[in-house]
Amino acid sequence: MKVLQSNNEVMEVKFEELEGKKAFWHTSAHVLAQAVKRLYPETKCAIGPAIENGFYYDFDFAFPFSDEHLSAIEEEMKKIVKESLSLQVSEKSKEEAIAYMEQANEPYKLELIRELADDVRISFYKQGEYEEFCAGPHISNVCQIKAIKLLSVAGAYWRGDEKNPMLTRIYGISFPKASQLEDYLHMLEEAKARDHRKLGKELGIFTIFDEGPGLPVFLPKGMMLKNLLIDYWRKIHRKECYVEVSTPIMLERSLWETSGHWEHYRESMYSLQVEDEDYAIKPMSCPGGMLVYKLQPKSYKELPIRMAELGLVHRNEKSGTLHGLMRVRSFTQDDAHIFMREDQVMDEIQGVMRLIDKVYAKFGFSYQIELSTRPENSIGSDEDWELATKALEQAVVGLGKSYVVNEGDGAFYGPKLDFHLKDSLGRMWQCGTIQLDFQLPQRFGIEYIGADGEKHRPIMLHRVVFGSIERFIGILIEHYAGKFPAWLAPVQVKILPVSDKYMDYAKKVAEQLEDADVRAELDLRNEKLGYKIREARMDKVPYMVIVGENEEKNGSVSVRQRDAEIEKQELGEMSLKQLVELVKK
RNA sequence: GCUGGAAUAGCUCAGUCGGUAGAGCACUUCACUCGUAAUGAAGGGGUCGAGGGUUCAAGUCCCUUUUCCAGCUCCA
Repeated sequence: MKVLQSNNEVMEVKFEELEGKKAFWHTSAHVLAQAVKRLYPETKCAIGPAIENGFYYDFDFAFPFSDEHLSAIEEEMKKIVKESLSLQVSEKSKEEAIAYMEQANEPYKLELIRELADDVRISFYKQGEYEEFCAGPHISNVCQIKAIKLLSVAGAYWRGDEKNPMLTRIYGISFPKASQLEDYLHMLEEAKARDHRKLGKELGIFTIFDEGPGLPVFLPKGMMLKNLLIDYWRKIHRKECYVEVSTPIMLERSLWETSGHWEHYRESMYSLQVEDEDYAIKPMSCPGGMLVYKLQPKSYKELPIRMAELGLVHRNEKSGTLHGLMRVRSFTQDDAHIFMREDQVMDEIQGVMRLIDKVYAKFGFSYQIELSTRPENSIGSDEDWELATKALEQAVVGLGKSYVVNEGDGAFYGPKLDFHLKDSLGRMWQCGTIQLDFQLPQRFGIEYIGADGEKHRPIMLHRVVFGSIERFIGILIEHYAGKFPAWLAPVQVKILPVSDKYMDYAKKVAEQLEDADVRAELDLRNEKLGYKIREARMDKVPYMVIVGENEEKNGSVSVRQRDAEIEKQELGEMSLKQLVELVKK
């Protein structure tokens, strides 16, 4: 594939390479704009970059946009591709570029050009009658774009600012071969089939009532899953010497004033009145934790104190941001606050990192670490920020992990490390986080008595591993496509009698499994075996146990795996003891 | 919150030009007593998200509203 650079050089790049894709999709975006200008010349063009998967272009249409327009544009794009227009690059001075865009009546382009330095040479790419300023690179001829599909239309603010007008963003994807487009669309379908909202409903894990948008409801299977996760969480935290507390779901306004939340986040907090006093439902658990710390004077010998809390928090997220279990208004944070001396900071950060690593590895997740640094309106001294940021950085480097810096994205009270996991559509979700906090210890005046007999201020960190248990469950559903490993499966074994003649034996098996702490469910319905197997498979139960004449006679069970066809592992007949071992493996 | 789209039985969906609301699955009952992905028959089930309007007549057209979906913005 030939790629045209802004200096007019032509390079050979493969589509499969990142640079190749970028050029290819960027050119596709230009073709999109060209098609739009041909069909609707009065439309104003904003920007149109290549993205991770495909491209988009933002337009200001003079009319309400509909699906018919979308298919018309796609058709026009295909025509343009057939015209085999080659791309040419030229340069203009800033004045020339301004004059060009004024003449073309493109106010958004004009705004972008006006912000460039006065002496720059601006490169313009041209294909046929369509020309726009662009840093490039682009593919050398539009004929290479053999397969195009416009995927969706959405609103997007000009320059991402909600005060600006909203433009119409058209998303598309394109490939050099038709088969690649087919594969891609197929992959999208597959991803859709894993959507936790769909599976969560089908598997009876959770629902959200119309009466409570963003407030998830755990159904029996989901509650089992949640409790299993919590059991695991408690076990590993006890091992790491965490203690657990539980603070109230709502507390008086004065507390939130002390913590700073009333001032900073009142809009997003649910508040209510109790006997003429203002209360707020907690958006996070730390202030309660601070009060717990303060109950008794602390010695330096007691530190670090690792105080965990599974806190149910409520935040008034904007309606348009809600998304299944991933973004909700009510969720359980697997929170912990670590109070420590300065000399303990590195060990504690790394301890939490190891814990997070261990937990994510258990589920088979790969993750990305982001280091978020000081934001604009933050509090605290420069020295504190530098020290804390360095500490986080050194902790990551010390453990040999890589990270990306998220400049200015820290909390207003301190820098943080965020741990991101991918959902089935490749969208990244923040799960774990480690945040250093200078503000709360100071605001609440917490201290400890040092070896010198003097009062010292402890350093504090907030951390979560799952992040939000709700979100984590959402990601788990997509990650496993609903096929949870046996230890997490709400139902581990489904017992299927061949006919109701064997009900009594099936019940006996169920009792024995129950005694062995295996989560078993009995299908007592008067249906054929094939039918029951089909249902158990759709419920994604890891093991099916078939009992009939032979099994009853031998006191055994016949075991079938969830994916018997795929895994080609005939488990066959075995004793109950062997089954219990298999499930607990 | 913003832009665009959607809402019909428990679920998945059909419903043409405005003219008596449909299918499959699920559910109930009956028969069958079954060996590794759907046995057959019968039956029940709806204020077409809600409110208003136009019309002789509205699931269908218009307005308002709620919820959901895609994206944007936001995410302490």
